[in-house]
Amino acid sequence: MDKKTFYITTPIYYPSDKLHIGHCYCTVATDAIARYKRLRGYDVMFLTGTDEHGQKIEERAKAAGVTPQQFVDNIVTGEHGVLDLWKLMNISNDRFIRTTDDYHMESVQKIFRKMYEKGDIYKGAYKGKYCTPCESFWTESQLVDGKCPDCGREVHDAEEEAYFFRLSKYAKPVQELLESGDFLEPASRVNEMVNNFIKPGLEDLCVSRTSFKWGIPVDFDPGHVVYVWVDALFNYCTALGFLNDKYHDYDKYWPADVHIVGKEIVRFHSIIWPAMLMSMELPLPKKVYGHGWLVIDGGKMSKSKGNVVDPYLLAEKFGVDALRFFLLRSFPFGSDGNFSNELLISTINTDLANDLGNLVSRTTAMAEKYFGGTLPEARESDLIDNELIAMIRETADRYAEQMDKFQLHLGLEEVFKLIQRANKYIDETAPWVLARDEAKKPRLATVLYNLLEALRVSLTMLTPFMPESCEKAFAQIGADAAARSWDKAGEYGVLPANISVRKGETLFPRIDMAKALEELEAMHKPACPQVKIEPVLPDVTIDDFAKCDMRVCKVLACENVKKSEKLLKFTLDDGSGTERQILSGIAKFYKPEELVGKTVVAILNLPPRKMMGQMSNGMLLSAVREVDGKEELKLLMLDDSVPAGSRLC
RNA sequence: CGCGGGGUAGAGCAGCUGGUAGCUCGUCGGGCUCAUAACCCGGAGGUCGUUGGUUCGAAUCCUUCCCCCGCAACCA
Repeated sequence: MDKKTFYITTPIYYPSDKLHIGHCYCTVATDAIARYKRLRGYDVMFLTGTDEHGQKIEERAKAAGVTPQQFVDNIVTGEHGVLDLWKLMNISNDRFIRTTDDYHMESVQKIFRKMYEKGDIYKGAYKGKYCTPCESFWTESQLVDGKCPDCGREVHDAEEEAYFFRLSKYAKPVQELLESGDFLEPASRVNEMVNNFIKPGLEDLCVSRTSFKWGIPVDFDPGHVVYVWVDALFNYCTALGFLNDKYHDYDKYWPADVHIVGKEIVRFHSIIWPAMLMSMELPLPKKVYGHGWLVIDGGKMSKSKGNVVDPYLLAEKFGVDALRFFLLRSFPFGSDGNFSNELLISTINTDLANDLGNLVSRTTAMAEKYFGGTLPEARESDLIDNELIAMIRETADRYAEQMDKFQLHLGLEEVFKLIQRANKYIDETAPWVLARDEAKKPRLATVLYNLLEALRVSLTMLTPFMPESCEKAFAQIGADAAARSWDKAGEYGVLPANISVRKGETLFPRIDMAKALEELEAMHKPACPQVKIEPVLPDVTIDDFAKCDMRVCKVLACENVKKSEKLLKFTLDDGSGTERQILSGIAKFYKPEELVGKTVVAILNLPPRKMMGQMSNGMLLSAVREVDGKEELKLLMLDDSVPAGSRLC
């Protein structure tokens, strides 16, 4: 009989930058589930990969002076790239797909054509705001102060010929899919999707572009490239050989058992993806699971905040298994988790060093000390053993119940209840007292044997999370391959009575919190911050410059603009006798109250401009630069002795 | 009124199909000495964001308001 199959995927990540701890979290979680399913005897297909097309990568490649292919190759296959990271993190994916792989591109072209021939993809016009110098389309909401978010220049209305997918046609079946059963988990996401996107009405989806070239060409209409959706989402099928000859596992593994995704792309996977599969008349995945995010101090981590966490650094410092364990033990998988170095270290110390590592250590040490490493076969039981033995028998079931629901942290909690119980058992039985009396040797052997059994089943359940450390620990307690199987995880009395143990290296050394934090701090502070200097602009004449009327102004009042993250509203004395109102997007850098009374500089003769419903008559001058990828800004302020109205020249 | 999530001991969280508040860390005290200054036991510490209501009884249900975060823009 064939084994039951289990097909699980991570998202394919966008390699416009190096991956960070968040990508790691998602992939490690998926890996633990895949390993768990293999342990349970499933024939597992675990897929991950990279989504390598699109405008952003085209731009980043251009900025770096390389071709897009060279750019993504470097991030994916280069040193400390995606593949390196997964190798380091001990990710057991069976396959890795890149959307630039030939077979994938071939399949996508066929899929696109098929949907077109069916009438679910049609040619239309994509309307938006166009920035000519940047050659970029933007939506109204993407504009910053009504201007191009990239370069800050004016944009104009424009249309671009594009193909659209009839997403609206599938609104109803998709809603039914979401509202019935457990297709999307956690369930709280269902309301979000239905209320936010389906009920307001699904718009047809733009699935091709002509404004950039870095994508899969639409084979029947040169000039168009396939835009993200068809390209990226169908990776889950093409990687199995759907409409290509590279692989031949589609019939075996599709539909997927679960797509693990981050909460930000739940929408794509729970609405667009099923709709496209319905269009292709293919079976739908059984489940989409949206996990939470790792956040820092309650806010999300991002490049612009400069608070991204580097997985290489942590894995190197604390060990891969410890990092994997921490990520999955500390945070409920469905909700956001507050990442901190303190929590990382205290989790490692408490669970891995004090509880698990120390239990292995003290158990093997006693077996060596009292019996030379090999237990005698004589036994003597006691009532006090019963509770521990019951837990040895029952924990696997409880663990499996949680793991099957992808409640990884709760699965781990069950294991640690057993480990803590075992530590307590040592106190209750006081083996060092038994050891003093030769007649108590059978009793002592029983105690140590029970501890080894508790360790054996614990390690079996921990193996999906910490494969290498468990391997080492199994070796220390003398468990052979047969004793490590899932079948034996719910049984007591599996290890041979005359088991031999060998105390080995310390599995999880205790970490000095203060010292480690200090070292991390030092590593995070680059020696010299990378300041990005913008190139000097083309020459202007003195007359051009003289046209700008820049004046010294006094801040009379300053307040936040409601509903705006960026804007501050200034009431200024510009020396003319009438007050002048100027809005400035610097709320992230200054508090309104700290600016009142300051002497600033503004250019007065710009055309008035409306922002967030308020008029702005001019612009405050600031010194702006990018430091370590993060925007820094200082408002230009003069000595308060300079009177309002003074002209700058 | 855009949508969603959250506000519970010093910190991080659970409880939320209603019945005198739990877990981990920290803290204080005790025990033990096999072990990675680890392990085990006990104590202190909360009017469960705010207002009003339903009920014999609410952290748990309904209501008012406040605060935080996310999404709406392909950053897991």
